[in-house]
This record gives sequence, structure tokens and C-alpha cells, in this order.
Amino acid sequence: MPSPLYQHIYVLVKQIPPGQVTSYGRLAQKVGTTPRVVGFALAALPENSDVPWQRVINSQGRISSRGDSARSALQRELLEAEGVRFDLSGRVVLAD
DNA sequence: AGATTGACTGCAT
DNA sequence: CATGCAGCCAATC
Repeated sequence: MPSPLYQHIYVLVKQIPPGQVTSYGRLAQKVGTTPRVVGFALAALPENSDVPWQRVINSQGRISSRGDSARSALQRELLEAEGVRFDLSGRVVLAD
């Protein structure tokens, strides 16, 4: 059982509606922590979790996976499948 | 208990 | 656009 903070982060991520994305910084502000902690929390997530981690990207609208190309590729596919648009630079179009 | 690291961010160079 | 640095909080060793 992860700490309440992690649970908090996961809950908020689950709240993100399909086709919408948010940034680590925004989540961090919501749960009252820093972007690094959010990233760490998502990194600790199992693949078969019920948390849509793919909807969380960095402030640049860029997919981050710390070098894990498999993760980033999967993330992009999942997002495109949800209707998330990417510009020519491969950046996600943040609606808000 | 101290040092290191990490899916970040913002500003400076 | 690429690098570097500081600030930030929690997990791990």
C-alpha cells in the first residue's frame, strides 16, 4: 500500500477524462508536492494498473519516460487512440 | 541519519 | 535548439 500521497496522485490521474492530458507540475500543485514526486509515483506504477498514466506529460506537452523508448512509444499510441492530437513537433496539444 | 536519484520546471547561457 | 544549474519532495541504499 503506497503512501497517501501516492494514492492521492493516482486518484487525480484517474480523474482525467479520456482525450485530455495534464502535466506533472499541475498534478504536483494539486496534491501539494513537486513534479519529481509525481513522476516518481507514476514510474512506480505497474503496467496493468488502472491508472491512465499516459495522460500525464511534462509542461512542454512532451512525453517523458526517462529514456524508456518503449514506454514513450506506448504512451503516444494510447493518447492518439483517445483522440489526443500531436503537432508536427510531436508535442501534445494541451487544451487547458 | 546522510547521500543519491528521479516519468519535472524555469531561467540563464 | 542544446546544456547547465538550482529548487523542490519522496523513495532507496
